[in-house]
This record gives sequence, C-alpha cells and structure tokens, in this order.
Amino acid sequence: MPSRSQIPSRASLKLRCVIVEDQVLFEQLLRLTLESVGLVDVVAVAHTAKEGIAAVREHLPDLLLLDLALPDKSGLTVATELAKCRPEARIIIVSGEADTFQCPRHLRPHIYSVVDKTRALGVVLQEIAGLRDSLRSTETNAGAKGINAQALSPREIEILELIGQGLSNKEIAARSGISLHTAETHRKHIAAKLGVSGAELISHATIRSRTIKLASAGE
Amino acid sequence: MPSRSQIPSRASLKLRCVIVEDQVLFEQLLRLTLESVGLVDVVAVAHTAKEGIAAVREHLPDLLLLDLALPDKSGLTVATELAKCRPEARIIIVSGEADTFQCPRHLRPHIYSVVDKTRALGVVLQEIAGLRDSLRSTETNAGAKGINAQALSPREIEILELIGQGLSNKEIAARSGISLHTAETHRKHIAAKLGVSGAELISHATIRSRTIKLASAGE
DNA sequence: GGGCAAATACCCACAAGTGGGTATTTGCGC
DNA sequence: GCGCAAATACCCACTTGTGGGTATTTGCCC
Repeated sequence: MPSRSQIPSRASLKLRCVIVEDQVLFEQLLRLTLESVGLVDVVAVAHTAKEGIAAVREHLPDLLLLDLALPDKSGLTVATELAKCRPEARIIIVSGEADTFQCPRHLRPHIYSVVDKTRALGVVLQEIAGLRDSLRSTETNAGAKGINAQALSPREIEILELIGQGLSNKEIAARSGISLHTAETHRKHIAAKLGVSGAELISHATIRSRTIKLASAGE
Repeated sequence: MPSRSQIPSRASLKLRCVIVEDQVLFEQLLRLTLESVGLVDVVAVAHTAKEGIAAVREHLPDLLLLDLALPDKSGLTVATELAKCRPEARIIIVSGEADTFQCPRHLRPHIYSVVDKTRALGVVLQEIAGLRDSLRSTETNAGAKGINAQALSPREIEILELIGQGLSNKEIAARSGISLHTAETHRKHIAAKLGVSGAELISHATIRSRTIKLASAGE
C-alpha cells in the first residue's frame, strides 16, 4: 500500500513517528500496538543512537519515541539531532529510568513528555493523542473546518465500541435502544469517517476496543 | 459468547499463561499482542516476584513468561514456585540480560527457553508456538485424532492470510485461482476450526496477518 | 488398496451488510 | 432565529456472507 506515503504529514490523521529503542522486542510490540490503534505511522525504527540519528535525518518525523539507554550513545544525541533538523517535531521519551531523568535546557522545548516503562500503556496512548491534538490544532487553522471529516461523534464512538465486540447491527440496535436503521446509518457514517469499508471496520473496531479496554483499565 | 471459557485447559487451542514482568508497559504490550495473535490466554499478570508467586499458585498456568529482573526478588523464585506446584508447566524467560543467565540445575527441566529482549518478536512467537505444539502432542495422545479440529491446513492458512487483508470471497477466489464456492467453503471451514464466526474471523485474520508479517520480517 | 483428510466445487434459503438516498428532531453557537 | 451538526429513522436495490448440505478428486499413510 504505497498510497499511505502520499498523504502529506500535516493533513494526515496519523503522526509520522520514528521509534528509537534498543530492545527489539519492545520496539516491535510498541510499533504493532501503536499502528494497530491508528495513532501513528511508524516510518522508521532504530536500535542504536547512530541508526536513530540517521533515521531522524532521513524521515524528519512529527514524533520521536525515544529510549535513553542505547548501546552506543545516549538517546539524547538523537533528540538533539531532531531538534536541529526538525525543531517543530516533538519527542516523547519512553525510558526505564525516566524518574531520574534530567532534561538538558536546550532540549526542553522539544520534549513533549517523559514516560517511564513502569507506567501503563494508557499513559503512552494519552500522551500521543494529546500531542497529536495539539499539533493538529496549531497547524490546522488554515485548513479550517473541512478537516473534521475524521472526528467521530460521541455516539459514534459508542457504536464503534459495540462493533468492536463483534455485534451485528441488529444486536447493536437492541443494546443501544435504537432502531436497526439507525444502527446501519451509524455504521455507514463511521466507516465513511474512518475511510475504511465495512469489513475493515470490524478489524479496526476490534483492535481499538481491545487496546483501549486494556489501556484504560490500568490508569 | 460465553462458550469460549467453557473449554478446559488441555483441550483448548490456547495456552493458559501468566506474565511476570516489572515493566508494566512491556507487560501490557506483550499481553495485547500475544492475545491478539491467539496463541495464549493471559490469565494473570504480575509486576513483582511476590505477586508472581501468588498468581502462579492461584492459576497454575501452562506457561509462565518471566522476566528475571524484578524489584523485590529474582524472577527465579517465581520459576521455583511454578516448578513446585505445577511441574509439567513450562517457563519461557524473557529478559533484558538473557545472555549472562545461568540456569540453576533444578530448574533446567522446567525452562523451555530463554529469550533476550533484544531478539525479535518472531522468536518469542515461535518459541511459544513450539511449546504449545510439544505440550499438545504429549497430552493429546489419549484424545487422539479427533482433536485436530483446530489445525488449519496449509491452504486454509493461505486463505486466512487473504481474509486478513480484507478481501472478499470473490477477490480471494480470483487471487487464488479457485471458484467463489471454494473460497466460501474454505472460509466456513476456517471459521469452524477457529471456533469463531464470520465477523470475528476478519478481526482474527487481520491481527494475525499484521503480527505475523512484522514478526517474520525480522528474523 | 482401503481409508482419510485436504482441496475443490456446487446448491439452497436466509441473514446481514453496502451504498445510494431522504427526513425529522434536538441542541448549540453566532 | 438561522444555520448546522448530531442523532434518529426509514426506503430500496444489491452484494455478501451464513449455515446447512452433497460430491469429486487427489495424495498420503498404513
């Protein structure tokens, strides 16, 4: 699917993200989950500071997810590089020793937040969502109101939740106290807004609801 | 659908699994991914050795995924406990310092494998799949041939892959050079074998194909 | 060479979702 | 109070998947 990369960074719903993390297993799990949930597009991963700097230079991501403890140099070198070549990007540090982390002054403005690995997934998801929203709002004032094609209404989110549980329109109608017709309409609207079609909608919803459930349970 | 929980441990396709890992974020990511892929049922998680021992005692899992570096005591204490109260269970150690790990002799028989966190996800999935198969084969000789209701044939795995890409039966038929009828039949068989129904099948397949793709790419 | 699972193909009736509409009511903001 | 988005509801024709079958061919194991 090369179509994804056509979308310019700002207009896209997803943040273009680079992950720098020496533990491959952790990196892959994080990547799978973040991409499944649809918050980010992981455009590159790196397992050393050196690779990380190269990746940042090449991809100029919106977001850098950064582990500090890397085998060659400190993760801060990667952060510094991103600050240099794409200063408007933001960094979320995901580290095993986040508690003792002292942020150098010159990086302060570029660091969006610091998350310890002992924190729950929900925290990470929230930070990323928060960052996305803040980037969106500062950059979208030109494009204005047309872009909200993607934002689901509260009711639609409820319905999406039920879809994710594998319920049919009929069951959703019963569960929500609405008519079958309304359930169908909601489903159509949601599919349209998310830019996916029917079958894919179910997968989206399933993954979303699973992840959200686990993530929000642990807060 | 409460039918899932009725299935007893041995006959089930999934290993009952306890995860002991102090980094909550890692634990949650691992859990999400393993459950999504359908290899295991995570029956409990623990973030300290103390919790881990309690969890093992209470749930007597088939599989223990264990990190060695825990904040209170070594993960080996949890391993020892499982060896005591469910000796036929197996342990996979998932650790940041697996390379320097020396396994005490008395635990040898209970440790199925040791995976470093710098290894790829694919390695972990393979180890678990391998363990599942070996447990299955030693325990299923009584039940004999009827049980293979769950094993997908090679062709069915191919089809499942396509389903995971969101293709309709018609598209699958075209892609695989078979008739629409055959595609439908395969889909029915797969759904039956996996014990899920239609809609859920798509989610299963999507998650599976995504994870497998990433996992097998990095080997 | 008999048995068996896998892969193929077909049939039918029914259920469900798709994609295209239209329409009403409610509530918020300017 | 006008405009607008959200939520509700309905219609229709069409496609797709579901669940129940049956049947043939191939190839492997004993």
